[in-house]
Amino acid sequence: MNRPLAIDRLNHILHALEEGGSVSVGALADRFAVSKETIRRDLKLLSDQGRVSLVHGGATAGIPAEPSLSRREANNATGKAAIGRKAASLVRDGMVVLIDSGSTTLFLAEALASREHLTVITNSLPIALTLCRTQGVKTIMLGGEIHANDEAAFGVDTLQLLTHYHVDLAFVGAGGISEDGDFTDYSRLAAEQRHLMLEAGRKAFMLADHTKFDRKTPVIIPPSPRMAGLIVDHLPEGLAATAAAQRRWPIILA
Amino acid sequence: MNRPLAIDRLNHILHALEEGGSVSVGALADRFAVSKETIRRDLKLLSDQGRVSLVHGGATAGIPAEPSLSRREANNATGKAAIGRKAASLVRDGMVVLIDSGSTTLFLAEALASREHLTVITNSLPIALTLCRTQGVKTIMLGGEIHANDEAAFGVDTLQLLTHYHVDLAFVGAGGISEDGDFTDYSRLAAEQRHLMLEAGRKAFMLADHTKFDRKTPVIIPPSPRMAGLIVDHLPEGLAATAAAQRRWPIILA
DNA sequence: CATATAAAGTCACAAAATGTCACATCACTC
DNA sequence: GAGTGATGTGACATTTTGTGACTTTATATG
Repeated sequence: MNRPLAIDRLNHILHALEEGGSVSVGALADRFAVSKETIRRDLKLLSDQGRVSLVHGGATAGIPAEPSLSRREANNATGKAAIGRKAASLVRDGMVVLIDSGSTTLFLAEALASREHLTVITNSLPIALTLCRTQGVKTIMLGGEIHANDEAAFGVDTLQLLTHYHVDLAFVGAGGISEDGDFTDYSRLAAEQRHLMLEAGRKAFMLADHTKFDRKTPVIIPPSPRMAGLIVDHLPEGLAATAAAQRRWPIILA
Repeated sequence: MNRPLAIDRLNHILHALEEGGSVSVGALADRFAVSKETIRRDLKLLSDQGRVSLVHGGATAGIPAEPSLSRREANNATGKAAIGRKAASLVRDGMVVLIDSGSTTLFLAEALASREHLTVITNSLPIALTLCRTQGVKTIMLGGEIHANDEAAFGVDTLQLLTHYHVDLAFVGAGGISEDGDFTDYSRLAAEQRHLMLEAGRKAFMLADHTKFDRKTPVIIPPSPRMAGLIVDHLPEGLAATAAAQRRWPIILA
């Protein structure tokens, strides 16, 4: 009998926590066909390393019941805020900008909230709500089916609306950056939508904090010649670094 | 049996309170498929930590009895809440409903937050955000230019998106009801959009609390044969009453 | 204003799920 | 074959949840 390696369990647990925010002992035991006691030992191990927090029935990422808007936002909030401020510094009065959904881009939106004479197009509900409460910022919401996880619109309607707009700057997120330097996403639809967002901008910037480096998500976002830079909080290392260096766009450190 | 993690409930409650302003015991119990007693224990726990304030029937964020921003700004919150509940009672599981922007309709959305198997189409950012956080409710946002006052989309894009959808029930607000019993609005665009909303429903209901009676706003919303009722908190008097009585649709008292 | 009534809250106890610990088992190494 | 480390098993403790009786609160009604 080939027993799955323990290291795979631990990796899966950490990955699942980044995505979902919490894992349960029972679900993991089923998933790996091991006893709950084994899963508890795994979680205990990760807990001793300070990488997860144990709760009754499972574990959560970070501090349990942190009063943050979303887990992803709580993850590396400092780095994401820095990226947001850096991206905002590229925006000048009178510009029309497109802002993708995501926790990093929400920081960008907040950094833009003090501006005047700006037009912002977004598919994110929180970003639209934040900016429409700002005087001087004209906000356009891209409609469509709302994905609960992202609190943002994705779908046929969104894609179609996107074709109606052309903007000065587009700021787009990604699910991950592969070893080859490709940007990747969780679904075909999201990847296509982000590609269209890149295409909609005279210049397009990708936003990615270091937790995205070397993370593999299944679908590649098709590259775009509009791409004008990748804004990060740390310089990527290893394969991603060399791959990125071969591309035409610069890496901008926030 | 694998129990869903309790910590996720607590997080969800805190999360919902940050934007929603309040949660109800019954709705939470339904959503997580646990007993009300369990939800009460959750709220008690959070209350002991000073993170929520208990009120009869649920909990609110921070200071007790302080309604959410949009609701606090709403005049006649009691009447509008009653209208919202009444409208919600017309909605059955599995239906597709269209909800207009507005303070009254926001109460309707909150009343629907405990439902399952529902599809909601709306042009309002707060309504979309509230409902997309509800499991079992599929939310579709009508995009377009955001009007800051309404925190909702209006415009060419919104009108065009509206033509793509057909719903079981449409719930529409109005700026006022004229002496002649016509529904009126503040702008030509809004009036046209609300007319299209009425047309999009197999049945359409107008929602209006008594502060709208005999209020004149400049543009008439073209009437629609889909119109199936006017939901109010008080029966209108005077001219509006007689005018309304001549129409085909009933007046529904919340 | 008092009363009726439905909804919500409280409490105590039982049931179910989870956690802990000691020990058995298995595969693998030396 | 003894040692080592990871895993499974079962008894028992602990935590969480459900249930029902009862009390309290909100709301409508006369």
